Amino acid sequence: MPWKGIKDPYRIWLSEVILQQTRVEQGLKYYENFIHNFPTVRDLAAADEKKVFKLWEGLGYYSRCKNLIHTARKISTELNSRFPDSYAAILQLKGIGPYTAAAIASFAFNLPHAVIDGNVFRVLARVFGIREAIDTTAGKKIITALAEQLLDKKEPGTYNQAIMDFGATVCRPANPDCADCPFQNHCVAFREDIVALLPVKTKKIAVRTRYFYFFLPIYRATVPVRERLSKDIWQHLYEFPLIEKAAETPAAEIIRAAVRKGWLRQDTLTEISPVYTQKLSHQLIRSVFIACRPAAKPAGFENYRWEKITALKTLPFPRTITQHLDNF
DNA sequence: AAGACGGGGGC
DNA sequence: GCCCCAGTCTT
Repeated sequence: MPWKGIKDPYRIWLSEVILQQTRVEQGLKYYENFIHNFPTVRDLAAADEKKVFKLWEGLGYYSRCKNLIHTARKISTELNSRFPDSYAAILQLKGIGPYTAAAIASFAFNLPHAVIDGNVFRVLARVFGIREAIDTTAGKKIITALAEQLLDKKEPGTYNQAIMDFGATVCRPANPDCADCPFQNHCVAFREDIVALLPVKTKKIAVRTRYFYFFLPIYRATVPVRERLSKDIWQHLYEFPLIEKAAETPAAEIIRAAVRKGWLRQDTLTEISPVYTQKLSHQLIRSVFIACRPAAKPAGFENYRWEKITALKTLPFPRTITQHLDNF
């Protein structure tokens, strides 16, 4: 990993934020791309917000991107581009929680703070045979206490890196490599043959299905777009005029609704795309794209701006939209 | 304490 | 189809 051994807190911060709830293989390209475009926190702070979101496009959890920009600007303007060098000060920054603060503090400043991430939860739950669910307050307290007690205070960065590497490569979520594990003789879960049962998690999320019908009226090689600003998924990404339904709805009915909005004339020829499904952790999005080529500019798009189709590639869109644009 | 928030990959 | 991922923020 390109950030390994790096001491630059900016690079550590950037890599850790990118890797929040994200696999290394997925985040790697984004990290390299960001460093290439923004070598320093000053460059990131000075960047156009749309450009930053475009680089983040497809990575998900877009509030990370918003907070990244916010914190870069704060460091650049209020802290003279110097990254805070205490755990408490780092933790104050937007988008940085206990995990990322401990990672930056230990990797960049050799401060004795234990990282507690998914790997650490899993490794400690197994080695110490913690049967308490780790997604409860009680379970988290047990793991946190263990992690802080086990931390090598002399080399916290090395220790933190090691336990996470160990969790990622040996003590994996599925099919852990217990046969070659150096902790085999010390692992409660291995001894009691409950490795596959740990860690215990209780909560499960309900997935709701949403039905999106996007309109792509193409007029003089432009289409209406707008930034998603409501408190919903894909905040700060762009979208086309959208009609959302609570259930699957025939295209004819959607088009009638669009006609009532002034989005198109009833006699306009339309092209209906197949259904694109996008599975989020908590929602299932089923999207249909309805394209048409109106003879005159439709009126009912007050909240949208007409963007050249060739310029769409500079705007950040949700995955499901970029997938359709790729086929379009 | 519980939800909201993306997207991809393994099995 | 379900689970997990180098989590954080809001309610």
